[in-house]
Amino acid sequence: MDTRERIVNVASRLFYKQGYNSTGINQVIKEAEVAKASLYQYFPSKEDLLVEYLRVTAENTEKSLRAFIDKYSTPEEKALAVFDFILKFSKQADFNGCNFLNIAAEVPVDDARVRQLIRRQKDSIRSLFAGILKPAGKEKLADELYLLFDAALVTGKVHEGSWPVKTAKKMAEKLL
Amino acid sequence: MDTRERIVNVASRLFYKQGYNSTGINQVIKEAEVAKASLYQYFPSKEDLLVEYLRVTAENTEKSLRAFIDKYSTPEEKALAVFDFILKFSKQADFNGCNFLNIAAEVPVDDARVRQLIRRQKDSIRSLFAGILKPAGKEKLADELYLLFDAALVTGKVHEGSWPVKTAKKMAEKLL
Amino acid sequence: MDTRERIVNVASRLFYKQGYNSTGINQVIKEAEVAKASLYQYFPSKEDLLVEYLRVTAENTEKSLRAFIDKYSTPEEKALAVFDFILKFSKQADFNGCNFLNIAAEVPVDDARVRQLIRRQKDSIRSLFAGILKPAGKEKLADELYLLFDAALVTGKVHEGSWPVKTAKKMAEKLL
Amino acid sequence: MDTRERIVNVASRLFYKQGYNSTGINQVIKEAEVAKASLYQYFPSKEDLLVEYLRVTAENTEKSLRAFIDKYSTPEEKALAVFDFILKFSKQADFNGCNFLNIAAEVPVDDARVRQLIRRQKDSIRSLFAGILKPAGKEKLADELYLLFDAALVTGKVHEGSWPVKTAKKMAEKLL
DNA sequence: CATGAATGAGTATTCATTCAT
DNA sequence: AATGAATGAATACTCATTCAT
Repeated sequence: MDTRERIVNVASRLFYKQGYNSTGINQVIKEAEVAKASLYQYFPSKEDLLVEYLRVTAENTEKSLRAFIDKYSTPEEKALAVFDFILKFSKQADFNGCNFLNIAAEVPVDDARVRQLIRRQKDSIRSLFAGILKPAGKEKLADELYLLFDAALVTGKVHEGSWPVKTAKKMAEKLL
Repeated sequence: MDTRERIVNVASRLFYKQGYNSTGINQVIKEAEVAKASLYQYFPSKEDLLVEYLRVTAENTEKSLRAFIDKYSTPEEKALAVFDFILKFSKQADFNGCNFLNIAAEVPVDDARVRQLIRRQKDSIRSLFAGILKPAGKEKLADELYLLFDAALVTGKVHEGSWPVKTAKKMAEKLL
Repeated sequence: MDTRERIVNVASRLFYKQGYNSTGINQVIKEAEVAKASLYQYFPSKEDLLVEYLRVTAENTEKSLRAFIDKYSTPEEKALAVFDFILKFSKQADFNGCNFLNIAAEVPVDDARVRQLIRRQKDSIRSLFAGILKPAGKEKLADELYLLFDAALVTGKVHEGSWPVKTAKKMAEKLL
Repeated sequence: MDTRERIVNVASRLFYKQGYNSTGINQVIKEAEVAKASLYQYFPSKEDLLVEYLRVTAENTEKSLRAFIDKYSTPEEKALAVFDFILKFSKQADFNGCNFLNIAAEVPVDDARVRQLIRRQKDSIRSLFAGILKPAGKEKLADELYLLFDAALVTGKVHEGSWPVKTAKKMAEKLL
């Protein structure tokens, strides 16, 4: 694996696990086994590295999620599969809520670049639901399901066990 | 207003507005017009100040929220009023999402003291809903409404306008 | 001697001896035996320390110079004494030219604050000459003597021995 | 223009404009559109590049200066023409004082190689004046005119307008 | 009970230089 | 002869915390 990739992987893991502000450049370079100046060759500032983390994570999330729901056939099944996806995700040992909402809590309100990336990822989830539900003529439910999506991630982080995600799924079933 | 109170007020405002990690002790003592050693007399560490912020905010939130819903009579009206409360809150210029979920994104996963306080506040909201809905025999909806509560705060922070909060309220109406 | 004074003294010595850019904050705090944060408490940035160096040096230079020439009585003697002052200064082991012109060569052209301080010190020398020569009705020579002043310092730095300063004094004698 | 030449040209411009220490190798290679290793092939260290800058600049300055004064016939006219040369130079938008004295303010006192180059250039100016004045039997004035030369450059840098250069010329006229 | 000077470990970032290709 | 990725040491600066008064 090449240098740049190693940096992004390590930073992604640490930003998610510990938060952006609590992760120092020194820890990133140490765990990525990379010289400090090498990191700065690829990412002129820590924020640039954050932006890449958000970009890559959004991309990967969308890809995995689409792959996951593609296994289902009806719109309703697909929509519910999204919550199974979250359930699986939330059961992982390193689950720590939503990558994007966590960052949103850390960056200043006036950081336009980062906040736009976050909003964009969220909008892609709304679009995903809308795309799924269109064939069934239930597009209007997209925003509601998206709210449950955020709730599952965020509330699932705070409480022990999987009940928030499961409850969100149950609510989604009612809606559909 | 006395010293300790001034510290807590200023810290609360800054922790919510800028985040915990982005708020330095120096800024707190400067804006509170307090000597550094005075702050450390009341709060031996920055985390102790954070804990007090969470405690006071939980208390004040619960108080205001209860006062707000007390103006309504039926359980259903009271439950929906919670979302009007969020709507009002979210329209304030300095709205920045949920005080507690924001902190949850900033502190290490293994910070038991802080995470417990956050969970406790969230549980108090679940109980509030449960208490409201009990007379109507709809206690089972408490967790669902609480999920919508979190969603309204968190999703309302990321997007422009009030549609997330309004959508959450609409979903609550359906449930009831 | 108190902390702040120690910082300024050490910084002054090093800025003059090694130059501003070649002197690191770390060297200053080490030689001043002061903690890094202490330095930054007194001087929020390295440039602020530079500004203080220029201020203090201008003040001290003016004071010593005035004290030195006060020992002479006629305007002509006083004016020439300025060059004896430089001669004495230039013979010191650590002589490294003009404190102010050295800095002028190091700071960006657009650093208004620093450049103004430098110009101001130079103007105070012009005024000094003007004040000395006024009683003799030779004020018009002030700028010419000031040019020789700068030349003595700057050319005296580049060459071995004291001939530049002595030549400057000889030229001053001719003018008077 | 070949690689080496491009490097020297860019470095010369930047060293003069921004100073030696404030000019990074990266800026040089970027503006010269040259690979980093190429620069280090021609100049094993940054100081080597500095040395070449001083060498080339000394050469070019002497050439232009001689060409400029050759247009005049008498020793006195030639000597004064030197100050017209400075006047022209000082009126250029990018005038920033004396190339050599600026560097002298930036390099450590014990950098023998660089300081010798600087002194050598200054001596070449003294020789130039001596050569000019010899036919008129005024060689003894060479050092005095050279002092005015340095003063014109250095004082002309600090103050607004051209008065220092003009005053230096006027003083030269008196001497001759 | 209050003060503010002092601290040491930490931050993000930049430097001139080297090396494998 | 030319490349550009990689390096380690240094840079200016900030942090939460302590201590003598």
